[in-house]
Amino acid sequence: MKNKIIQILHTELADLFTIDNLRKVLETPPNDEMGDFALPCFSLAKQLRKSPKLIAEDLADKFKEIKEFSKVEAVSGYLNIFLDNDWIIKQVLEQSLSKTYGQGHTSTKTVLEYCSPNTNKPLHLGHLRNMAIGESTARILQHGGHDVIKTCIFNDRGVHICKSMLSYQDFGKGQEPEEIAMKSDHFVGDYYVKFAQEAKKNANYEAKALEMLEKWEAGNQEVVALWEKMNKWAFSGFNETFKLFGTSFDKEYYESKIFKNGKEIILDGLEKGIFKKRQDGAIIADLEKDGLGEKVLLRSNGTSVYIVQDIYLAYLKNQDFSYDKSIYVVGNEQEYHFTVLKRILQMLGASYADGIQHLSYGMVELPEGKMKSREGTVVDADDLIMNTAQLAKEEILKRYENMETSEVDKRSLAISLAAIKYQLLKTETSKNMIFNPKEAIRFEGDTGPYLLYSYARASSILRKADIALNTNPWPANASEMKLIKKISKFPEVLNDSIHKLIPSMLANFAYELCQTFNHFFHECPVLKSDYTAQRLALVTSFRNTIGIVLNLLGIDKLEEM
RNA sequence: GCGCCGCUAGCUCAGCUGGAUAGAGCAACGCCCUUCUAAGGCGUGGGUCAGGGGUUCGAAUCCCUUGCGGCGUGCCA
Repeated sequence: MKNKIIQILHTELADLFTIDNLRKVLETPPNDEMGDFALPCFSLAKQLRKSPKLIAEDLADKFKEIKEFSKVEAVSGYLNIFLDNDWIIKQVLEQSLSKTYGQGHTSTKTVLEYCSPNTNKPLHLGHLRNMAIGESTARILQHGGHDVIKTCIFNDRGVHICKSMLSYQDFGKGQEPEEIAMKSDHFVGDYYVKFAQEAKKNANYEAKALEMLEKWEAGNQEVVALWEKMNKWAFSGFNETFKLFGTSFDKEYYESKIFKNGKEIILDGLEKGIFKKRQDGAIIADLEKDGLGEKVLLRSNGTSVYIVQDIYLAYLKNQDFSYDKSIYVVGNEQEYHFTVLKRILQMLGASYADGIQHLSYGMVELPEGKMKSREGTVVDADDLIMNTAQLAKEEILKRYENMETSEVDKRSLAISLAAIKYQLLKTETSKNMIFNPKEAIRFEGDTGPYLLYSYARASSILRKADIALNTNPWPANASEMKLIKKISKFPEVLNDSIHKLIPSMLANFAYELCQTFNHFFHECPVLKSDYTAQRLALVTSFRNTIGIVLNLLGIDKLEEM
């Protein structure tokens, strides 16, 4: 809708503004009494040698006769535009009743990497934020028209993996997770914790883990068999959590399969003079002029450091998918790493380097500070989901004493996930956030369940309606118009969210949309009204829009709650 | 040391490329269920937008500076 307004304005103002300029300056006034859109005229004052006040007044005259505008006002340097209600209603209902509302078109192919866990411990709260952002970003880009390939790199080898293996070997007594009915990745994780405890007492324990890594790299049968066994436990546990959480990957990469690759790329770069061999024999990328220092790529003993694997993986992904964009959902602590990665690929002249983008998100911290696995302050992903579901269950039983168990379970899980996902998504994506597990997850106010509840309320009305909806404009009141206008903002918000790659913007919009709906719900009876058919259209439009938004956030809807 | 990021109500956060009186939720207090779901709605109180300079017609937003906090700066991953 904003686009149409811009077009109308541009036909009269072509000598003052380009379309892009108008898009930039045209804003929404702080409240409805000031109009639907406002054009600040201050920037024109110098150019036209007139006061902003006079300019606004002149412009107001120009747009008097536009049929889409019901009123145009000059107020202290602003040109305030009031749209014709009937026109807005028609515009919005025309678009927002469709499943494709807000959908964009582009031929961009985008590879998205997220989650990427180590296989020595189960997924925790940090992974949950990563997955919430990753899954949601994938869906948002898809709705924007991107062809999205979701990928995950499993860090399934290395000293840290050997640590849990070593302590299992020493203390596990051959026990299997099934024997004690434990989720298998948790079982593995417990031995990782056990390792840390042991390493405190035993100074040689770290060295023993390194020894084991050497054996693994040499292909020692016993060690490899242990590695396979424990990784299988880790993966089987991860898969349960992925399923529970509602995420999946189109392509999985494994560090163990690629960690040796990439050396050729570096050596080739050395030959071409892109990289340098230092006095001590290490091969480095000189990034001094970018203010990034010297980055070692191959150690003096010829082995590669971690970033080489990422260089190779970027190359491999391009081989596999020949992408336009490659987005990495990784915490902000790795900003340096991804800046360096992109820069090095650019130095190598890789065609795919410019498409690389780090979606840097903020860390999840506890009120006491950072989560530390060694101190047992890590909030486990499965535990959090199930504990929150338990709380939701209690809330449900307060309301419906005799509900069938299967239905209670279904709803409580949906509510739990909505609560968790929304909480992790709503804070500005790049910002660190504090998560207080003791306060648990709330179900009231600015929360996921509030969104579900709003959707369910709309569904409930529509279930009870026995007449067809009518999309013809009607004399809509203030709360109806507010809702219609809020619905009309969805495409703009989605666009912003895509271009800035910030899913939190959409989460915040979801809340505002529901707030507006709940206000309408309270003010305007639908089924007992002179405009039932029209209000049904509005409720349908809301339900469809919030339905799309919830889906983009990765949140499953409930028809009843 | 150097670099990046953050600081908005008691708490958790919006406020997006500078715009009109700075907004929510939670917590506190008060009101609204014989009317479509009260996991809801309405209201009251609560602010030196960390401090100080500057740019501008206009600054929570941009620049400088101080303070506090976080992260990074490995031949770790």
